Amino acid sequence: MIKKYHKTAQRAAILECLKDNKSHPSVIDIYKEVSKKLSTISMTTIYNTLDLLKKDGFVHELPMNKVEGRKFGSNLTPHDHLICNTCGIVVDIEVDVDHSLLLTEKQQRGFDIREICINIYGLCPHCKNMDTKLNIN
Amino acid sequence: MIKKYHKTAQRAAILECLKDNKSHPSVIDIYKEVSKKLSTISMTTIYNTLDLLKKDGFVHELPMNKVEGRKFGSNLTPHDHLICNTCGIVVDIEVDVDHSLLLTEKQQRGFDIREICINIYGLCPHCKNMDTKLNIN
DNA sequence: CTGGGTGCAAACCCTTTGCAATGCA
DNA sequence: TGCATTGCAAAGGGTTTGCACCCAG
Repeated sequence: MIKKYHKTAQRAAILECLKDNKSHPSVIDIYKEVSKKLSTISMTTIYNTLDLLKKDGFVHELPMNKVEGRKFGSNLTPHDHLICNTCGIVVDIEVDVDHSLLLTEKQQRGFDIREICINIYGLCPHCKNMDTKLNIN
Repeated sequence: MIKKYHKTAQRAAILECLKDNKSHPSVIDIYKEVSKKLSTISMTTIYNTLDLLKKDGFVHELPMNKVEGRKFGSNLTPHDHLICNTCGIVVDIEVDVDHSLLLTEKQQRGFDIREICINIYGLCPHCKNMDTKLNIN
């Protein structure tokens, strides 16, 4: 699994853009920023590079969009979610923590808090089983 | 702000589909299910109705997709996120809770847990301020 | 009747894929 | 030179919008 990586201007610029950045730029944000230096860079390269950097652990992707599409439920009582990384199934759970105790006022950074969501990602029993089978082959 | 709501077959079917459903169907899931009874229903109606039901508190939309687009960061240490509902800005936070204590083994429902994310939604200081100004007018 | 509701089509946004040209090593 | 990388163009998936027709009240 040895791979050759080329040091290109594009990769350096993207990595630098992320290093400096205390916020969490979107792909477009990065594109706009990097375009200032490399005016011909493409979105494709941004995506390719980010996936590569992520795979090698140099950057972190926010996990909030892992589930595709809008999802709805009729459970109106407060609850949290267990989400399968593979099939996307969502299961309601109740966590042993008072959500209101999670953040001190100082930690709120001036935000007006509206909703606290605990999302737990993993493999559901079904997908975990599929995974195991695949690894045997 | 009084509104007239019509009781239509489409709305009844969508609401019933969600009531029965213990899982969290996506828009497509609902479309497929409701289509069995109302074969000519459109995606537009599904979206319209879900937005209406949500606005009036009859259904709950999973908040995990509130932020549009993939976002990346260079902070590789474990942390959680404070997210503005209005402008989408994401701020790293450290929460006073040991994530590993959130779920008992029984609560894991057979899932192989990989990542626990606490997302706290609200209004950032800037957007909160804009909101206040708008309400004054 | 009348305004709310429906559904087709088209537009949109973000992301991925195919592929030929480019450039690093 | 060889192969990774780039970037254009096109396709794809999910969602929203415009608008003419329809129907519940």
